[in-house]
Amino acid sequence: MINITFPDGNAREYEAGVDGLAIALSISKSLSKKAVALKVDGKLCDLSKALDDDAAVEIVLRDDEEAVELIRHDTAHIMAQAVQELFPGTQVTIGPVIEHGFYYDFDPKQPFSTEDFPKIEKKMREIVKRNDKFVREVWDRDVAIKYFKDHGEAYKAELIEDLPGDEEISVYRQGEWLDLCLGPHLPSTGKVGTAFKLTKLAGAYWRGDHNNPMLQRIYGVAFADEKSLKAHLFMLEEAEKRDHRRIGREMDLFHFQEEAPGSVFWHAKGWTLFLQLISYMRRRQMDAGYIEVNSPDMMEKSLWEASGHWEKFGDNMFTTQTPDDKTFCCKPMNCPGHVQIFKHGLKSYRDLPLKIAEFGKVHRYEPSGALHGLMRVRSFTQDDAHVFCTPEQITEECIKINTLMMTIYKEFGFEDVKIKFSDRPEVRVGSDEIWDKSEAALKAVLDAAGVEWELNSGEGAFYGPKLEYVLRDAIGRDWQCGTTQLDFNLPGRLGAFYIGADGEKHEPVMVHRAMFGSLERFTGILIEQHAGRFPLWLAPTQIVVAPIVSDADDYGVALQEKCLAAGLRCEIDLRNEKINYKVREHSHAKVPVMFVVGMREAEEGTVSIRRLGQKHSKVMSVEEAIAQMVIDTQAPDQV
RNA sequence: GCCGCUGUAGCUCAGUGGUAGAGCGCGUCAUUGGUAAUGACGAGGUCGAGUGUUCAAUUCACUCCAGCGGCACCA
Repeated sequence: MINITFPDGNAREYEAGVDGLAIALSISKSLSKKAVALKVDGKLCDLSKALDDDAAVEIVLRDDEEAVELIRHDTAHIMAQAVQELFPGTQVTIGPVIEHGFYYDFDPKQPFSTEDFPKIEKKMREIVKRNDKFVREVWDRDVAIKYFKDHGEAYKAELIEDLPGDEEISVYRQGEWLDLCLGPHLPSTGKVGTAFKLTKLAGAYWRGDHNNPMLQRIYGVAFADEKSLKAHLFMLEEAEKRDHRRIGREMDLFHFQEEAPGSVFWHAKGWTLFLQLISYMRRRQMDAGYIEVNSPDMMEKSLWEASGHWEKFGDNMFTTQTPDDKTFCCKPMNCPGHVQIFKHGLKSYRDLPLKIAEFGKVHRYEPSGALHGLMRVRSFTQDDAHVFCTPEQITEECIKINTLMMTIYKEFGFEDVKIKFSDRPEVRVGSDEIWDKSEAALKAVLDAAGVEWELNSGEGAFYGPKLEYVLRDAIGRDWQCGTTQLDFNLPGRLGAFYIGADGEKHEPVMVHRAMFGSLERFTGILIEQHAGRFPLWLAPTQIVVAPIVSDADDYGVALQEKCLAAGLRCEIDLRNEKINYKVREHSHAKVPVMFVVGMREAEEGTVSIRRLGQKHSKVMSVEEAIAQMVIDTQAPDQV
């Protein structure tokens, strides 16, 4: 007999080997009907799992949160079966659960297209209707390999071959079809339901390696019920409305065109926003003791060879041939330039730490498939800086950077910041000894700052380990922005040194850091974060003056001039349109404040203030209104 | 770069083997209207680029370019 404990604290004795269904049935018949899985000592298992030892058991019902994962996993299997029934000869590979759904990678004889989706979905519904039981079987390793090889499933056979020798090989059968799988699953395909939808068709390399063949991946979403599926699809539509590419067009912020793929044409409104970010960061950096410089956009290839960039990234650099046959590279980074500035004139240890900042525009030939609006471009502006310091100063300087970074994100409303620590990559410069030292130094920073972090193994820069700051936006998406990178290599490679207290030459350590990261990307993130409804200090147009009748035009123009004189970004709408129309249009344009003026205001020297999203307006004297706006448009660091 | 899809007016999109259409926007005129659409008229397109098939290509085929969704990449 074994002792089973339930979540409510009660315990019962059962025969060893009892399965979940029997346990559920022993409690009540209705429970056994609703039960779809078990949680044994906190681990999800099939309802049919036989228990041989004492355990804490929880019966999982179909409506429980844990069941959704099973539904998604099952749906992946059902899709794979549907695909193989419809397209014989298609090989299956892997099909995991992901957020909101699942995907499955196939190697088809003929490529699928999204036009096949309705057919596949129909077949999936058929399979659900068949209500085949999911049956777990444990197979001998060699039998399994032979089976999959005999059935033309080379990928599956490869997967089994690569499993550790002592691992149990389990297979799940559903009707005529089966798949290598760890499980667990619901009791039968009928329990899965039909709240699923195939969403995307994509290419994906076998085992994520671009040297391997490319498979076809079908993504789908699945939920416990139709209502949740609909809610999810609605959420996607809402997210699409915040897409920075769409808002950029609607608000006339920027555009892209064929002749400059991956490079932004900033329009006046977008550039206004961009410049606000730079001014803000400039103030913050100056306060933190940085000096600002400007280094050449193009430098000779030899410099990039010396820095090591050419060897690692030469294929991704824009180069240009001069008439006298020299090769210049558009800078993909600012660091070599800053080292040249550091080297100019002898530096003493008393000059350190020296913090050199630049809003440098860098160019990188990113692969065409990587380009994505403002988020991934081929030329972008970094709020880049390099802190040249002694080894002893590293920890303190990095802690200061971390503090500054967090302050800035907070001021932009990002409270949820993740830090990733990336250690040495396979391809790198510098000795292991130096890497040991620099990784330890960065970890010390994390410890000293007392922040949480996660390891990003092997993802460091080729010259040093790094910290990456990942922001989570208003709709839960993650974006990598800031980065701090320790560099014990570049100063030496480029011959930078300082004179120490001992009168000898020493190599400085370099800390690379960017906080916005790419200004272009950060702008994109802000657009999506605010859905274009920027806080007043960032809004490209802060006020639109809208006269109601043309007799109030002169008053409106005078008002606009007063606003401009007060440093407010103010436009006036003198078109021959009704006030309803003007309000509607500027609301759509997401202008935060409208100053509505008619004859009443003109006579009384007042203005009717209408804030975006508010139904009611407020009447104030012109002086009062402008004074209030001047306060309201201050940047967070100026308040 | 790789896989799939897309490219028609400023924007959103319809359409056809016989050189194109809507709504919004834009312009003109009338209207002077008090907080999310006043009306009438009008202008606007080498149908992404090139090659081929055809009497005829925006439509069919191929190549290229760009974009979209992923994968890979991201100093």
